[in-house]
Amino acid sequence: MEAVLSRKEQIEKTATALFKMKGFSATSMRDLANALGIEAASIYSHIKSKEEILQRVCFRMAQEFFDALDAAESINGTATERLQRAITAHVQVLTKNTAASAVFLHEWRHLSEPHLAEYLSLRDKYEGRFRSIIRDGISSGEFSVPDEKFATLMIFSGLNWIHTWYKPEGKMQPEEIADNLSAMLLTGLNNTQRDFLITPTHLNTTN
Amino acid sequence: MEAVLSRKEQIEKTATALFKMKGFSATSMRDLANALGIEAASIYSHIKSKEEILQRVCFRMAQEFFDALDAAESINGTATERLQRAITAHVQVLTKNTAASAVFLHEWRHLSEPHLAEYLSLRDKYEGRFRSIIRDGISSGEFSVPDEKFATLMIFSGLNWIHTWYKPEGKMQPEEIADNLSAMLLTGLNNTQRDFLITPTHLNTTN
DNA sequence: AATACTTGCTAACGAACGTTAGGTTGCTTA
DNA sequence: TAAGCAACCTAACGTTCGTTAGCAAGTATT
Repeated sequence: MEAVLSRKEQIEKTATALFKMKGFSATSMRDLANALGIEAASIYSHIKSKEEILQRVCFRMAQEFFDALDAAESINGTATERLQRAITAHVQVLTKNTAASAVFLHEWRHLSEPHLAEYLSLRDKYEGRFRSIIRDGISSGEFSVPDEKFATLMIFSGLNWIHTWYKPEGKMQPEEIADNLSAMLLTGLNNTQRDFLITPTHLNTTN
Repeated sequence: MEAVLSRKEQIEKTATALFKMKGFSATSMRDLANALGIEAASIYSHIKSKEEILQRVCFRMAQEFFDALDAAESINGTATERLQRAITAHVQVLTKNTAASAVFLHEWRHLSEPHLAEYLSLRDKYEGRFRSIIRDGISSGEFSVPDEKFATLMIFSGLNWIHTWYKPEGKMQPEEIADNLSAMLLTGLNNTQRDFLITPTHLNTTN
């Protein structure tokens, strides 16, 4: 079950951890080399440049988020159900790759063109899919929000803050996080009436 | 009305904008000097080090957030009302200093000890004040959340995501943002019953 | 008129940066 | 057994980094 990592993958994994901890710019190739127990120059046997690592992490994570969203949206249902599944999918990806997610969310600005533009375009598309669900929910009368754009931003704020506090060894598991998040986004602090929410069991698309 | 900035303040303001745009580490003193139209060495007639700028920005913003929260909490009321006022106060500070807020929220990790520890301690205290309000709301029956800590994190996620999209020239004004944020946090996407919320007019503590 | 303060300059420091060139070792494959 | 390849090395490249030293001009204060 334990995946055997190629040297290149080991480098990426270690770099990702450092990028998360210190930031891309503040992480030197010598820092990375030191963490790997080799010399800085040796890294270039495996990668073309420092930025290539960042690119690979960012676009791999983008792919993962899209794949998870695709799977979540392949199941029809009410806007509420679809939003819950989308949230769960996002949280799953995020919590399964905490370091890579942090890099994806915070270090993308150090991408150079044309990768930066491509990244931003992907972000827009992804956000748009969520916005679509919100729009459907408003149309159907399930949701009632003062501003559709604002609602989407709120959802992403909640989703993308998770990595700042989530610890795999903590008591809160990904599924629980997703459920709480859905509950809070859909009903807020006040509402005790959450019976209309689908239960975690129904959310499982696979076993 | 237009405040006259000392040279030191001009440097800080310019540095803050650059730190937000490129990040602390990726901003060089020569970048900063160039933006100011002077030589890098000249900056040191006004400041002791690059990090001193970051320290001043971070701790000045911390002070502003605390002052605003103090004012908001000086008025008694239900937990709902107090939370709304605290949110409004936070949004006001955030939107009035977008660049400094971004630096405060994202670049603090480049502080060296002992400033880093002090910063984190202040953050904890600030978060604790919000958590207190949530706790009161749960006790009084106003709020019903699965997890108090989680609810606080949700609030801060919403609050601290604003700077990534807020534009002063945009159509959404700080007060409107605060109202929408309170509404979404308190009632979520679903609830149309928001009559229990105090209206913006009641939120004004000064004129 | 003398003093002090503000603001800026040129020149340069040692350190760290990302990266390249060229070579060596040891394992795997034909 | 030879060839190929993955992995890593030392040495060094040109550049940029934050910062210091020493000095000069302008402005405000005494």
